[in-house]
Amino acid sequence: MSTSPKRMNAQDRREQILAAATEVFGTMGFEGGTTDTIARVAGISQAYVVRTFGSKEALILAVTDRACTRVQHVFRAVISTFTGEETVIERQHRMGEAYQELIMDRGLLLSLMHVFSSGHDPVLGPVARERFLDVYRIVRDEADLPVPDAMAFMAQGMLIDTLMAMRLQDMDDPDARELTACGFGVEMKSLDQLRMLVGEASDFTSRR
Amino acid sequence: MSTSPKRMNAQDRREQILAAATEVFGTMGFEGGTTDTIARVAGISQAYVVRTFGSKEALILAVTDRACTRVQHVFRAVISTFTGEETVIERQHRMGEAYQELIMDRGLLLSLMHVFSSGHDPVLGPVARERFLDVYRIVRDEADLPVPDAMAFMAQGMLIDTLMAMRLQDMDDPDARELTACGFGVEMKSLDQLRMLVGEASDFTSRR
DNA sequence: CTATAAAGTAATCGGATGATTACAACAATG
DNA sequence: CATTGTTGTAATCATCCGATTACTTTATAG
Repeated sequence: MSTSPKRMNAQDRREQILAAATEVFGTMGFEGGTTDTIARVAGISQAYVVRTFGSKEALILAVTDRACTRVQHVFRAVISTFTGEETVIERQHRMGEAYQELIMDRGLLLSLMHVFSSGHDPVLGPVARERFLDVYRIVRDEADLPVPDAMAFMAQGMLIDTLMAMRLQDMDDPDARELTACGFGVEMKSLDQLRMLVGEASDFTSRR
Repeated sequence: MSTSPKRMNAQDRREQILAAATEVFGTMGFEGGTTDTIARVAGISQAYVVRTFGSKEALILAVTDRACTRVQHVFRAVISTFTGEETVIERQHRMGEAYQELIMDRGLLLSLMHVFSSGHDPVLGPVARERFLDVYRIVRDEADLPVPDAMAFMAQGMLIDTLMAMRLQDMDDPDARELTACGFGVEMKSLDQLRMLVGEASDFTSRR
């Protein structure tokens, strides 16, 4: 994990600590992950981890920001390759593929999920909500997905997050394999049905 | 939270501690939630919490088992009311409603999500996988949903879990309201498209 | 070469945490 | 009423964790 023979500039060291912290926090949670473990993964002293970010809480915030930013960058990178000729399915598929590749970084995936589970936290909560909404806006507005397709895309993303977090693909079970086959290329339910069902419940069919 | 004037039999006390632990673990995580906090929520001594379950790890396992069992019971309770005349949409809707009511217990929801994030844990991981798969089998086989609809149902459930965990509904934002409108009655993507897209990727169209 | 700032550590401290032990209060039973 | 088992607590312990401080090492500019 640590690839530092000796001295490093603060910028690189900061990124290295963030990568180590992402891995450790992912595995042990924000509370369970210790600055000492992070330090050992990064190959430096515990004191330096704390001093680089000021406090553990600041480190958690930095890890969160880095994780969310990486997700946004991945989606925008894919979207920037769109010609405008792609179908909705195609756009979903290409963004899904890229996202799945990103969360092969298990620490990142798990850290994201820890953030999702912190809606009640006075400092992490607002960050979680705003960042999640940002991603939704990106897939809806920048990838130009119709609202129901954007929602379905997010839902499928959350399912894949969960399956990956649980390591369901490691199971030797036909049902587990069936569920895991649920990649981003696999769509699930009808747009027409959505329009029909929503009606009174909300007004989002009229927007965009 | 604690409603114990005095003495209680071990059975009731156990359940009371489990409820308190579910709330505390939900909010602070399995690592961050302390036996002392759980004890104070339950209105008893820290020593008694530990002794009742033997160890903190055993308590975590008991909380996990209780949470998963409650989810299964809720689904089966709804399914037991089915006449066989309901449409797929109707069945999804009624199970979704019941599930959403269940996870109004925020501690339960968050504890479940912590379990999902523990796939790498040698003891919690297998439990998470087996219990999740159990739920999938219930909605597929016992509620008799076609595979793509069962998958879509699980996906929507994971999205709702995430939105609730983040407290997105607390936001004063039109996009947040749009996303939150994504209840279980709202379906998203086409079964036909799924059948078309899956083809080579898996063989589950032939099963059931 | 040397001054100086940046990069990094060892040592240590106060507070928290899970667990253990020894004991107290209470209910039920004969 | 005495005995006995269950319910429950106070006190304490070893360990761990984040933070701070004082110190060392290395790069680089003049």
